[in-house]
Amino acid sequence: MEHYESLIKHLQDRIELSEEEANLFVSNFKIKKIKKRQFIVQPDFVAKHRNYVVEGALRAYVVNDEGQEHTIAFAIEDWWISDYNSYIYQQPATMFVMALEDAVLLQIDFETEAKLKMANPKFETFFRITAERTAAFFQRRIITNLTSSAEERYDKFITQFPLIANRVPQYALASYLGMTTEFLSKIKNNKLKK
Amino acid sequence: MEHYESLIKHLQDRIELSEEEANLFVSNFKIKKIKKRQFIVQPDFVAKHRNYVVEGALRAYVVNDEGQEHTIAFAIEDWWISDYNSYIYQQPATMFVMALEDAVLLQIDFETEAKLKMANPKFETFFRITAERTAAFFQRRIITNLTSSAEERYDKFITQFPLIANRVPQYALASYLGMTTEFLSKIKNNKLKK
DNA sequence: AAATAAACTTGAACTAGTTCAACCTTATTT
DNA sequence: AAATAAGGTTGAACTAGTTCAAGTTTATTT
Repeated sequence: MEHYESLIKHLQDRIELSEEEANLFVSNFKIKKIKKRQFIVQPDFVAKHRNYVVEGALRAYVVNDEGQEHTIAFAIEDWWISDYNSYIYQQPATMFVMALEDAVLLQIDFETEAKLKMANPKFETFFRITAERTAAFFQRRIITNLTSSAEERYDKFITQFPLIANRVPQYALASYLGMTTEFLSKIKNNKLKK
Repeated sequence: MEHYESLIKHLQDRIELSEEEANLFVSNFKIKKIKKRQFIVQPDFVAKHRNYVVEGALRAYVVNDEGQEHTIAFAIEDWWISDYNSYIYQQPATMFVMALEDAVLLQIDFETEAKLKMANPKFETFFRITAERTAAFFQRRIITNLTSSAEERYDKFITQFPLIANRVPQYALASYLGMTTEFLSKIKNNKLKK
């Protein structure tokens, strides 16, 4: 059960559980291996799963009317990813979620998750903590986006997420940070000259 | 117990509860009346409460190094407000939360909330649902900010939150939408001419 | 190993949104 | 009722970041 170890650790870092409880929890997740450029979520289809990344890197993005891609989220090892709105409300997705590298995921579907939460209040607590931290994380991103220039947003990102910054394509990072690829290229180049 | 009625309804809209359970839940909240321009959260102090708005309007904002204010959240009747990061991690706040009008709040403090969640798994479920919807709401805001122009952001806001748009000062709305007061003034004026 | 596709860079012209300053209007306080 | 503070408007000059187009580098496929 090698793939489940990191999820068990993730769980135990957040709530106190017996070994049996932890094993019951993870037994509800299925291993999913995907190849680079493969999609696990697409617009108009309901995102059926919450995905835990065991290995690899993924990207969630939306495409607007003019065809521009905007990165909403990245996920690497020990992160969760899905179309959040689609999953929690079980409504059609607006995002693509695509593998940036070959990846190994642990997937749970909406109904199974609901049963887990009913079966043991500790599991409900786990998902509550997860949702709270997700909300707090999103709010910090909103604040950064409102208060910082393009260069400051880039600087903050590389100090906060150095492992992600060096692993994803520049155009994906630029659109996550709310700027064009060209402008990010210029920011990086200016730094080298200084 | 007139002030508690709206919170009871809010609760029952989200989870199924007996009358006694609902009463127990709300009995842990204290009524707090505040005057216009009064603060309930300030930078460097821990946000001790989660605040439910019974009546009135509030605004959460940050002030950057140059003294510019950026609105992070509004709250009117039946909304929650606090410095989210400060409250859930019980760390010093970075925001101000101020009354835009005289207001009546129902406040619960962090420790009391923790006890409530332990006392009844349904209460844990309530806070989980609340956090999930908060995260989903924040993510929609991130998407809008990344994908829309200033005018489009304003248009979406007035269609989604007409009651808020007409009740808060323009400069506060402009900074929520990530633009200057002057530019929002011009957007509104352009519309009138059309 | 060559061919092709994907990702990144550079510069010049442009524009959406900002800044500043002065003025006007609407609330709030005395 | 007058005085003051807070909120909103307008225009002119500006700038941070975009767009477009062409070229270069790095991966991926055959």
